[in-house]
Amino acid sequence: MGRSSCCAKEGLNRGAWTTQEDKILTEYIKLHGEGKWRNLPKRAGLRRCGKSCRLRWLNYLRPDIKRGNISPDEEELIIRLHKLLGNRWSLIAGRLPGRTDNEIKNYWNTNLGKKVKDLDQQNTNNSSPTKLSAQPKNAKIKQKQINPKPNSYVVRTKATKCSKVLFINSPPNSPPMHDLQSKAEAETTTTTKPSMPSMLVDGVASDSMSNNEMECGNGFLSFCDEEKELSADLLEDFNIADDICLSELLNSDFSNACNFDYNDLLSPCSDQTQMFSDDEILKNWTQCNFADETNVSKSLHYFTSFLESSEEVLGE
DNA sequence: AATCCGATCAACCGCGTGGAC
DNA sequence: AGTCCACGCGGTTGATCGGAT
Repeated sequence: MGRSSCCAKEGLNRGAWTTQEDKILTEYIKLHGEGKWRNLPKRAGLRRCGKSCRLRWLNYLRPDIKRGNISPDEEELIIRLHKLLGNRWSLIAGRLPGRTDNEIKNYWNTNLGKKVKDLDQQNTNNSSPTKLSAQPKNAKIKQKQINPKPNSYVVRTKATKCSKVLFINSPPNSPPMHDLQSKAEAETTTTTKPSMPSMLVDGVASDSMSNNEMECGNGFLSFCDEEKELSADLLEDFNIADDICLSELLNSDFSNACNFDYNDLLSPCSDQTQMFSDDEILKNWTQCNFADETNVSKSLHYFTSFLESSEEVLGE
């Protein structure tokens, strides 16, 4: 069986979109919403492939798109996330408000990739890394800013499709987390994420704390309702158990990092964290299991340590 | 002024995944 | 279980622009 083409290519417009086409697409989506991309062009009266319409909307026409002017903060965040996630542009984009995967991918390929490569080169040649926020010789940060929306919300693209997520609220005297996980694994008809680590289950609702808090080191991570919702959302971001360790933290909006006090997390074992290299920390992060809260706490330390240690490199 | 060339980024393309039938 | 469909992802392409010669 051959894969059918997404649409008949004859008679379709290709290449750059005209303002008229943009207007038609925007109006149509305003009226009918996103989705059903294959049929959209016909119904909207566009001579475009459905894929093309989707891409045009997601990467250009959406009202919450922020364009150009990638800030040094965003740049550093992209570098960090890329270090953790690799070329998973949609995941990275999901952590940057108003940025698209395409934009970040392009920005990486034209600016950051070279910059990071140069930095690595310098690090191997001598031990005096340059400041990452310095602009590369050829970097031409375009000043155009179409539709700047400083308060735009995080665009959360999905890495995988997942229509059903089991979200367990632990009852009083709930069994150990690994039991819950086993149960979840058994109930594959109700969840598409059977390997969901128990930290997420316990992190949302635990006896010893309010539903909006998760123990972490000597403090608590607070979750507002929206963040709890995002915790569910993050399950869609990663489909392997290892990734979920990261996703819990990555799901927080790093652009608003001021809302997240890393010092609270680091204080209990700040000495210990200096014992790990970036690779070790990341390895621990990706290999840890979350059978109990101790590991949850540890994992947070690993991750924050990783960020901190990266910060040291970046800041020098 | 004309041409070349590298940088940028919107758009395209192929493929993987999950759901429906 | 197999097939088809819709969607989303990441890699690549190509049009355009601007600086250098």
